[in-house]
Amino acid sequence: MDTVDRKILELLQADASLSIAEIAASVGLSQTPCWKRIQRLEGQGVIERRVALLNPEKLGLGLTVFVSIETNDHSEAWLARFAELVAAMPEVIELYRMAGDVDYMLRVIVPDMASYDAFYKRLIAAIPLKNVSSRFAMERVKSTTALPLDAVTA
Amino acid sequence: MDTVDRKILELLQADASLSIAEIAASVGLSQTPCWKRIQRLEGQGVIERRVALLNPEKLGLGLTVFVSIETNDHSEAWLARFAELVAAMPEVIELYRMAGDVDYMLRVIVPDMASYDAFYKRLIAAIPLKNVSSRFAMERVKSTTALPLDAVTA
DNA sequence: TTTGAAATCGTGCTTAC
DNA sequence: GTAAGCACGATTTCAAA
Repeated sequence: MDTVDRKILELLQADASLSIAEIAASVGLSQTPCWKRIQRLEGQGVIERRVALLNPEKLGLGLTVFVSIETNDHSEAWLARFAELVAAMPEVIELYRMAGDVDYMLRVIVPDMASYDAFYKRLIAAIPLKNVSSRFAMERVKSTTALPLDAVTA
Repeated sequence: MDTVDRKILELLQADASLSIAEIAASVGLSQTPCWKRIQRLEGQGVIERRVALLNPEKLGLGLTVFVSIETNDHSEAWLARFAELVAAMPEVIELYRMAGDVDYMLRVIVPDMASYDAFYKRLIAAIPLKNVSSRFAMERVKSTTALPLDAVTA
């Protein structure tokens, strides 16, 4: 993992539809070694997948909610069940287990408040939760999937 | 935007490296009309871009932090400056303006606690903030970029 | 051992039906 | 909407540094 690798990753994070020729030219390599590096990065799992990003507003998915959850049950089994439950809920874009006073944090995307209410009811009916608190987003100011490779030394 | 469009988007959200032939077969269309639909969805901006998703752990980016911010200044000018500032900070993956007691919410990715501390100091030095509260993630349980198209009627 | 040039082969994209 | 053809880009092979 050197500077050239990082440059390649930087480019692919921004636009995965770039051709090998374009990437090779940008990083100052010819096609074959550039292609081999990309293959290696995919093989190593550094590049996990290539996906299409959709515009939520254009699809009528206007509401983003950050949900903080506290639980009484901190067992492995409870988490396993919670994880499985959430995996089956497509509205939940992200779920993190947290340090500190809040146990879990979810990011949820739904069309509107009515849909969120329905989601919320489904969630609290599905599994016992001690406390659930919702914060609603008014505006998406910045949003990216690009990781900060500047900070990376690996 | 019909069932076939949604099916196409569903597939591309999961894997943007799929060939037109594969997508066409999955949705029960031949290649040309399938290709035309994808072109239209891109032209409309429903498909915003195609990107590579990287594995943060393999890059040594192990720490995700949710940062809640309160400000005293609720002017347009303040937000414009804050937005510009944050746009230039690659550690900030997401920034939302919120309803309720918290004004802004950030998701930040850094290698470790020392890097977060450095980021935090840079942030509070750059712009006046009334209150900043950080919640640290211990484990990423679920994480996707796929929007819930089931909920969409548009 | 690693790089670059060229041939192959599978796609995307275009045209005609 | 289907089917056929052209053109381009991704792989592979092979020669050279």
